[in-house]
Amino acid sequence: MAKRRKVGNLLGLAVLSTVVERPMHPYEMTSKLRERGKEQDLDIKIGSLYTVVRNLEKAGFIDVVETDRVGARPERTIYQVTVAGVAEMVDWVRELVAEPQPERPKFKAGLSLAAVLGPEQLAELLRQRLAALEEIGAARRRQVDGYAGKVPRLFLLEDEFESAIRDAEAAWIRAFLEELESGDFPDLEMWRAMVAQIADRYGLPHERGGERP
Amino acid sequence: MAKRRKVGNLLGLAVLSTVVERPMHPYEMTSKLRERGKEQDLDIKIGSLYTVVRNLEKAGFIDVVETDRVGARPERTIYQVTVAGVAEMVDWVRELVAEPQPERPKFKAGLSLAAVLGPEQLAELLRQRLAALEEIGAARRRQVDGYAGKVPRLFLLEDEFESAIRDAEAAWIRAFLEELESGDFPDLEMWRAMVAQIADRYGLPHERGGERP
DNA sequence: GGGGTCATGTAATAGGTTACATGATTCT
DNA sequence: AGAATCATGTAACCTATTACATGACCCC
Repeated sequence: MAKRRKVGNLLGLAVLSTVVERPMHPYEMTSKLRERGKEQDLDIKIGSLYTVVRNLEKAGFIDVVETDRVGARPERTIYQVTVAGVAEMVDWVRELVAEPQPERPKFKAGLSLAAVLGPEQLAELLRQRLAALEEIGAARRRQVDGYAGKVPRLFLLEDEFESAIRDAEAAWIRAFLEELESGDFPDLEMWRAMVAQIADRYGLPHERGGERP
Repeated sequence: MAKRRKVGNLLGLAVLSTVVERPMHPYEMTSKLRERGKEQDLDIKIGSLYTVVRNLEKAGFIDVVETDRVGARPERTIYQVTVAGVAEMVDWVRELVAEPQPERPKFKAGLSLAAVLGPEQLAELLRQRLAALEEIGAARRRQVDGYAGKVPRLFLLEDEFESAIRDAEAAWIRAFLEELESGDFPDLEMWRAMVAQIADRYGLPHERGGERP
């Protein structure tokens, strides 16, 4: 079970990971995270950053080294990570890696209610999803190729993993589509009857394909 | 892009899916959802249900048919789905199925910061995760075997999908572990040096394996 | 001179979960 | 007799995001 942490927001972990390199001010943390594409992995809302930083300080995971000011710009507060902060970071990452968490992807929710769509409509939507997945995959590959050689693989593990999962999802959809399209899927009649009943009761059109309203 | 809905909580969708069968009162919705294992797919907090039901009513997706009372028990309000409610439900499911959403599994976050753990420690934690995944998979299989034959496959799609993804995750981890253990993974020296530097700077023990504190 | 980006922070809001409050009925 | 489950609902709370507010500096 994931333990309750003094600072629960994953953005807090991201902050710790930047400041462990060397002390820096909040804005620089954002830039570092953005530059490394972490704003996509975790998702960074700049507005939240200052709140999270304050929370980390309150929890004793970071503290103020100094404040400096360049010209008449706003004063910048430089934070460094504390020993407790490093320990928290390591412990947190260990937990994230070692303990599978029950994830609830939206797609799973969709599938669990897919029965309300007829088989033909579902098939059409799955084809759309497949196309979208392939596009996302291609875009990601282009991006990764961009920093191939420059960034060590060590820092691209999440991408490798995500691609593997995306491929598995696509493969599952393809296999399922084949079943649907060939008519091998069981209980198709029962399924169609169910959908038709709902459609009748609420005066909806009986859809054959996946036409959008 | 996922559209903003009047009732955004997925529990709202679950409620619509029960009430589309026939009118019922909130407590019965919970039982139905639980009985079908939907409390795990989506995750139901009974406390939230009454709020969500009220929101659905305010949005015009369900309305009150009647209230009845058995003995001196609390009065039960029976809700039915409206035509707008059915339309909303179908539209929502369509979206969930057709549009891939950027998901942020915890494991991905862990991987994206895994560099702060050394290769040996990471390997050990991944072995732990693998074991946990296998156990979860086995438990799920036992459960699904339980209602094999009784429940049509149509209502087990989420499980099939989830299993496929879990297997893919396990496969990826195994492949990565092999690389780590055989020493084929690139930049191992750089990696170890990085970790050692942090350990030195903050007076942490240099870990070789994945020993827990 | 104007747009971008550097740089910080607060207050309001939204969203959902938890805790609390209540009590009847049914099963063991 | 006591536990479990039926059955509802409200209020407090927590947490995170958004909107707002401010202004300097730099490049074209």
